[in-house]
Amino acid sequence: MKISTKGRYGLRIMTDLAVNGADCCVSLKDIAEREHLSEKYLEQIINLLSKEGLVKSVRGAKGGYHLTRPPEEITVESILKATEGSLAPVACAEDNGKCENYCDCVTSFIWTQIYEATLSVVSRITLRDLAERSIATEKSGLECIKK
Amino acid sequence: MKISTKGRYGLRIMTDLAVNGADCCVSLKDIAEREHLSEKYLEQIINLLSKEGLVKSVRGAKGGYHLTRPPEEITVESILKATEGSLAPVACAEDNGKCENYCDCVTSFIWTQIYEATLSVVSRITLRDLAERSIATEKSGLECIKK
DNA sequence: AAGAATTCCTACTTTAATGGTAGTATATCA
DNA sequence: TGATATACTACCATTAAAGTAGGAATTCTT
Repeated sequence: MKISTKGRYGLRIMTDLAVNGADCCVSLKDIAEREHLSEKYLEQIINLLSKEGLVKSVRGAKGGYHLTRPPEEITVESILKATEGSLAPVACAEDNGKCENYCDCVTSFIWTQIYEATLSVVSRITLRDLAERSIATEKSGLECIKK
Repeated sequence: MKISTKGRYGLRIMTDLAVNGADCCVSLKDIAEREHLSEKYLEQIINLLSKEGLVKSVRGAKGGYHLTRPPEEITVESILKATEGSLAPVACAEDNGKCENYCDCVTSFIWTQIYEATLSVVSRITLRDLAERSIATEKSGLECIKK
């Protein structure tokens, strides 16, 4: 039941784009430096975001990435779905307990409820919320060791 | 964000004990046969449940395992915690956003909310609910391919 | 036209977790 | 004493996670 680095870094990439992407393009190099993450690894992750249409890439010098929509229209759900895959705790939870390959009939209602509870959290939070927090944290000068 | 077989099988073991453990001991062999799972693998899992005090073992012939408390006093939360470990989506979510090694400050509130939402689901459901469903499903003769 | 910056694409690597299997020792009942 | 169980330890195969590496293609700048 853990969120992987793809999901976590994905949120950081998107937040970075929301905060620093005012004038079009932000390069992965810049993001990697600011976030202290490997540029090459971020490349993989931003590809996932790109495939889902959450970011757009611009090739060549002065190129980079930018959001395709305003931050308030991008939910944490869509970012995590793009990077983590489904947030369902078991595969069949998405089909509301229906299952083809297997079925823990007795437990399916648990997974459905967890899934829905999770969705209700991440569908309410948008990238704008994260961007605002990011700016506020920066201003406060709060130290935060990132990994 | 997936529940592993340990958590899923753990629930099935416990449900089996709740349904079939009226007269003291149920052997792993019986559970493995009924649930179509490997006895040896279940051994590992039931050890986790045993360590947490959810089941008690009786060695030797006619031995086996039994619940230590009535099913209505055993939550799904305690079973999943014993078998899966923490249900927090990231390590720091348990400490309410406090972190020692790392901290995605901007996102910690997301993880906390997911964690709490998940807990509120699994803390409300007890083994009794599962046992009742199991008995009902059996009576209805519903076919369910288990894996 | 050249060179620098940048994404795009493919492949590889390392490490840890998952999902088991196997064998033997130990305890208990009949 | 023998059959039946759990207890304990070790091993193994497969997959996923996390990251690295190198070069091709594209575009801006000079």
